[in-house]
Amino acid sequence: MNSQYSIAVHILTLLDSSSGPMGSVEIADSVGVNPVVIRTVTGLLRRAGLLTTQRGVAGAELTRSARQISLLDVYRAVDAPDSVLKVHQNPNLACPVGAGIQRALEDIYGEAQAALEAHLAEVTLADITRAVHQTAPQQEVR
Amino acid sequence: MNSQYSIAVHILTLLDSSSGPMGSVEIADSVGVNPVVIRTVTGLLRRAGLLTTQRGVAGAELTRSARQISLLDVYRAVDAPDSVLKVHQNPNLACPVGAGIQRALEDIYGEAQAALEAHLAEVTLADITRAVHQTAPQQEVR
DNA sequence: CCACATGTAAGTAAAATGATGACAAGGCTG
DNA sequence: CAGCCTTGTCATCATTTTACTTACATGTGG
Repeated sequence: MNSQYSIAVHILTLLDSSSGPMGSVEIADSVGVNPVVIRTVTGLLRRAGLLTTQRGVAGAELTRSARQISLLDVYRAVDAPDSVLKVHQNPNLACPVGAGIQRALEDIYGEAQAALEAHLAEVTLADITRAVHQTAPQQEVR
Repeated sequence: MNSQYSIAVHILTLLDSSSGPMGSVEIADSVGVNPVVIRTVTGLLRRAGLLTTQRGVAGAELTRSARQISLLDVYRAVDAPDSVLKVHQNPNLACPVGAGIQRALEDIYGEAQAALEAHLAEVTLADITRAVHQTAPQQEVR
């Protein structure tokens, strides 16, 4: 799943905007996907220590302030690729270029990925919540 | 096609390393894909002004020095996404968060993409060629 | 014990990706 | 000019990825 990341941010923003814990069905209604998808993503976020959920009891809750959760934390929590840029697979190793291109690309892609992640590290969930409620008229969820 | 970008860099590096023009079959042998794929990508690169090819006559050639071709030029030339991070599609507009999340994410993703592209802009094809031939023992292609 | 919530596996549909065959269009050479 | 080779492009097909959904085991609380 690739929009998992956006869904994860949506979920966390929702919890940050909410006055209390929210169940997967309720969250699913806002995100616009099946509750199973929500439970899958909250599972990843729970394992990353960003929120708590408990089997049998309704509701997910943030484990810490939205100011202390960066978008990079979220990126690392979900099944996001190590590098968004992909190296091609079958270069001819008998050719000098084919033999060296993968390593060269991996290096550059790694640097580019670091630049992208560095920006995500600068943005917090609180920034997102603010931006979201600035666009839409203020109104607490629930 | 998503590995198009890596294939494009491979092709250009090959031309930079070569002593003369190379045909699609020859290039395909180094890249490890069908010649049709090569011709598709060279078509994109030609339209972007990075190389020249001519129907009927074998061989592709760079239009300018490898030092004057950045990896961002290549990125823009191929069918690469405007943003590598994707926003989810069906948020509930009746929910405050659902209504504002897409715009908020687009803004952040745009900034992150800019950071990634800024790095690609700093790397030239000449840098790649150097790195490639540093890994593998020096040896001119052809 | 029963209603309800989460966690997770399994299955299916739809879309993206990759690979390849076919052929028209155009140049080159004998 | 005639045959041969090369590029440009379209169409098809297999594979993989993504998305969506059903089903059900596991656990909580009244």
